[in-house]
Amino acid sequence: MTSPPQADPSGSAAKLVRSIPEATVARLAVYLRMLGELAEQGAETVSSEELATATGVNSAKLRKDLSYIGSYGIRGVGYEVASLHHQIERTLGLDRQQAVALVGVGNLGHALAGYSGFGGRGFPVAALFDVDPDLVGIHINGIVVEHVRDIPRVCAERGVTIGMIATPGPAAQSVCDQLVRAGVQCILNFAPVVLQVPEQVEVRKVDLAVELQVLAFHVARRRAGDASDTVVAPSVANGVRDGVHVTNGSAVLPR
Amino acid sequence: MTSPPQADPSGSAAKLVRSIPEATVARLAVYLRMLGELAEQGAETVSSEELATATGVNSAKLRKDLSYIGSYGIRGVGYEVASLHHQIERTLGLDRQQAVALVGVGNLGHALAGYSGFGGRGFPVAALFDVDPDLVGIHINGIVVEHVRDIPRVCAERGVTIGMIATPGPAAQSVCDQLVRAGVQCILNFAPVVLQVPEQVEVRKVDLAVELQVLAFHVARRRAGDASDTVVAPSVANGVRDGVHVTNGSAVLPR
DNA sequence: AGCCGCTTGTGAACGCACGCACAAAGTTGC
DNA sequence: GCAACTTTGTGCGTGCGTTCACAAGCGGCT
Repeated sequence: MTSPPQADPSGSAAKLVRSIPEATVARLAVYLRMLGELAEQGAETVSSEELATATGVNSAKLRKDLSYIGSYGIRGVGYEVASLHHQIERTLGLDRQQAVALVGVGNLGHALAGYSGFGGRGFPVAALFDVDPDLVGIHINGIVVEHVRDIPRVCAERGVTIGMIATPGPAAQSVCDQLVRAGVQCILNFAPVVLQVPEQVEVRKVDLAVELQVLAFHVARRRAGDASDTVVAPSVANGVRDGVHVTNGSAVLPR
Repeated sequence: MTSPPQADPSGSAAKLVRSIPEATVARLAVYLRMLGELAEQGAETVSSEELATATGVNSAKLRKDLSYIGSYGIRGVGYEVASLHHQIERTLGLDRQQAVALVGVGNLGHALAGYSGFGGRGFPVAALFDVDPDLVGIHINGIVVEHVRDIPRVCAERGVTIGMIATPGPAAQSVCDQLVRAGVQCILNFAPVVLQVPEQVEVRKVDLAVELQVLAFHVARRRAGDASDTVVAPSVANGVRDGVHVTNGSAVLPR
């Protein structure tokens, strides 16, 4: 906000990180990916307009988002792709690798373990856990599945900072407690339960069933208001752009 | 938008559905699940306070959410579990099954196809598609994988209303176009791209890499502001409740 | 060097959503 | 039947997030 003008010192992105809205952080990640693609295509600079269109946001919003991390644009020109990429990376803390532990190697967990989108983006899956004796011991993508009871030891050994929970609902809370005890700071929860964690631990929830149910609602609404003008409140997340309707996702959830 | 008041024509949940905030819709799905569990446990009624605590929201917010779908509570008592469950189900359009088509049976897609959370909640996966000749023809959970080129025909035959895209990024847009042509009304997109769709089609995006990057940001912030007072803006989605810190998920995305 | 056009960065207004707090309404006990 | 208690439903204030619109700044052209 009222950040005093300053050249970046050295190490961490400390001062700059003050007070970035959560919604902005999420979008920064999207910009980052697009910047990576642009860099591959050999682009030197992008204007806010171009980057905004490519990522599906309003250009003013994009500029405001970027303003939270500093003034790295050149007026009359745009943003230097490589430089901006680097700045966002630094802000999001992606300049160092974050080891991820995944608990629950069932259906979804197995897929997540093999998902290349993680390791390729600075989140190597460093540990896998399950309780099923048939699963403990097998290898997935070169990583052996350990028993849940070893979470504290293994996580400590491998410097895990982020946990992902892909267990059935009933097991999630106890697994979560284990992860917290192991010093994990952030948890991505795929289980359909509300996790109780100490204040300093961040939980983020992805609920696939909820996503579908929200879509089902829209189908129903459409059917109901078929020939009528009954319309749901547009809400912040919707919008029409270039004749293109893109309701953004929001895995959303309570609280 | 400015929909004139109107009595519901036939059976559908038309007038109740007028103008429910998107955020509320997502939470209704969460309430619904908890109500299901409560019903299994034999509960007859719940108070807003109980249901709110169980789902991790503020009780006032919960009551306001429920007020959007009507007044089904009993003052001094609470809500009748079965009745409320039914009302929410109706509002979300879950009283009829929605056939889902899944395109992309790779890592993630395969898991989604086998995910019991869908079929069990009124979203039977009715069709699977891929372009890989090695995958076309195989069976997953009793469903044969068809070629992407047959999307229009198969979707029409099986009455698919919702599409899920779990392909690599580059393939997503063309697959999306196919689904739209097949009459799919809503799309859940797991591919890391912004889809362009006609206005009447709803897109919801789930981006796992973004989720992790948001978490990484929180780890970095924590490390940076270790002994300082550097704090991120709490944002609407965070909160402390009973000494429990639960930042909600938000698969979020642009727009 | 000076002007022109383009793009950034941001002040200000708007709108949604959240949460408080209370009135309305129903229930239980006497 | 009345009083006290419980719980819903909601009007209102507040804060965050989005959007508009414009001044400030930079590069290129003459």
